[in-house]
Amino acid sequence: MPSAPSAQTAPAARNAADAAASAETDLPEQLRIRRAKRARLLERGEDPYPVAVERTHSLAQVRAGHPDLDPGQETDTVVGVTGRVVFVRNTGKLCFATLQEGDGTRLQAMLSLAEVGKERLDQWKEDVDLGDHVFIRGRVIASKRGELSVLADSWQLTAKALRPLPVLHAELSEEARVRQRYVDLIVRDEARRLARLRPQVLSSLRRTFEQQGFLEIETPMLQTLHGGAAARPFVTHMNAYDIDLYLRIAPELFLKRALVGGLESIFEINRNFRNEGADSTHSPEFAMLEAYQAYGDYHSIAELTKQLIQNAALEACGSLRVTLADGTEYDFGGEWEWIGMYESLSAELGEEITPRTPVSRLEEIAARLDVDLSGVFISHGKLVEELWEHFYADRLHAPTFVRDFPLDTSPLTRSHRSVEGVVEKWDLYVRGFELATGYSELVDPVVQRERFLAQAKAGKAGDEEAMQLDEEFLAAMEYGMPPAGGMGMGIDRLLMALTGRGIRETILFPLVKPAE
RNA sequence: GGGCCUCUAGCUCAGCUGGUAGAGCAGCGGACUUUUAAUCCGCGGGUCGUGGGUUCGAGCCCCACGGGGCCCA
Repeated sequence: MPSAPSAQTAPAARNAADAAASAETDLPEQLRIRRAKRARLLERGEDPYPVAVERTHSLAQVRAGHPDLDPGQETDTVVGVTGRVVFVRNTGKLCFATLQEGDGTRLQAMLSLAEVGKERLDQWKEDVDLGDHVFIRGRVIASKRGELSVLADSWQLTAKALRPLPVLHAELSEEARVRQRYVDLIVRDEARRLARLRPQVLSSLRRTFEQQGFLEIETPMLQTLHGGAAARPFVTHMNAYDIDLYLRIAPELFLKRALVGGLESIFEINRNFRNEGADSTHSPEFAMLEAYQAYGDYHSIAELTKQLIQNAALEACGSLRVTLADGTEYDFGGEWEWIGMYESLSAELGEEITPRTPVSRLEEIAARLDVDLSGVFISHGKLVEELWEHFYADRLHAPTFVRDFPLDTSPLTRSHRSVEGVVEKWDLYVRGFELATGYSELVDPVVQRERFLAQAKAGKAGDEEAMQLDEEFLAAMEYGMPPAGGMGMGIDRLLMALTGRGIRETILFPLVKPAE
């Protein structure tokens, strides 16, 4: 015989219930009030979250359909519209509300005693708060002041907001913007613009590739070896095979396998992960574009890169001259300059630097210039690049291709066709940061193996960014990879270049440290 | 990693030389049938990032820690 339910609640359960109850009663006043309003709606049989409403028009469609009503003019057009309430102006028997839809389009709703009756008007005033989603059915009219409006004959809550909207007249703090992007998107026009700019840029890139006959392919993000770039990876674990896997730092080695297989013009736009710092130009996960073109080289791929960027500026921003966040203009048009890495460094130093300049000499120069080499693995190539960056990195404002890099830091790149000791690689600098990089790809599997072995040696000597030897990739190359040009470009960087915004503004939900 | 700035009401912020916590918007109650961030009258709302210390007394001074931003590396 089952025992009667105990009058005594178990202490643990009671404590949990108390905690939940007190969490609820400890809520800030405004949150409690909105919960009470929700309960009130339910009590009188009104669903604060109905499954569907008879929406006939977007707010934008109502606006587009009635471009020039005269003040006070009424139409017989009945529409059903929805929106979030962002302003309310209630008078005794006539209420105004400004509704906003996702892209920021606003339209006024009017509720009058004459149309909806005393009960529904009072309920509107009592139960509808800023931030609520509502449905309004009624005729399209213009108010006496000429504001295009929907004059309600009925209304319904479509989603009760339990938290108040921030004020729409002050900027959200930087932190709140990234931690609560959904709120940022509701209250800030620029946030909405950026969120839409990114997909416009992406579709422009894809359009340019499509016009040139490229295929978009996807390659693994979980990899057993990490390669294709100099960076520290994230490690994760796969239970089924009981092996550690790396989140990819670059898709390169798989895209090249695809080239071997005969996919001749290919690109991928997807996420890379690098286990390094996070600041206003770096995010641990970032969207990357890579493209490979069989029978291309670093010249043809530079031309492609320029077209990708110029088309994106034209199609997403409307002009090759884009307006940046600080109000200045930036010009992606015209010819883009080329400078040689060794030549420009030599000019700056007043001393000829070549691929044969010994490491000891480069170290002397670095010491004289007070270039900090802590954390830098010492090699000819790294020193040349460090010294070059010391002079140039943040001063190349107009789009500039920096060409012909040291061999030992570019293990996947073909040696220069006529200059000994350098590789056919360029970096594209825009407004002082590296936007894209391009190569004549190394396709000789024997040379590639030698380069990997040199990397392994550097790795053993302490270079944390050294690439691992990838036998499966080498095996693929041994089947024959056509000569090719390749390029990579950070999508977030491109957005930064087009807008002048920080990386955290170009990413909808950037990684933020937990608050506690 | 180093330096500087910052964290106060739902939001954005002020808070003097250490002396019982303020504004605007938002909220609550009331008035108002053409408002536009509506207006007018009235009223509530706080673990001052967290922990320690100094002091008769700390939002403010000191120390540690945490979050965010900027600059440097």
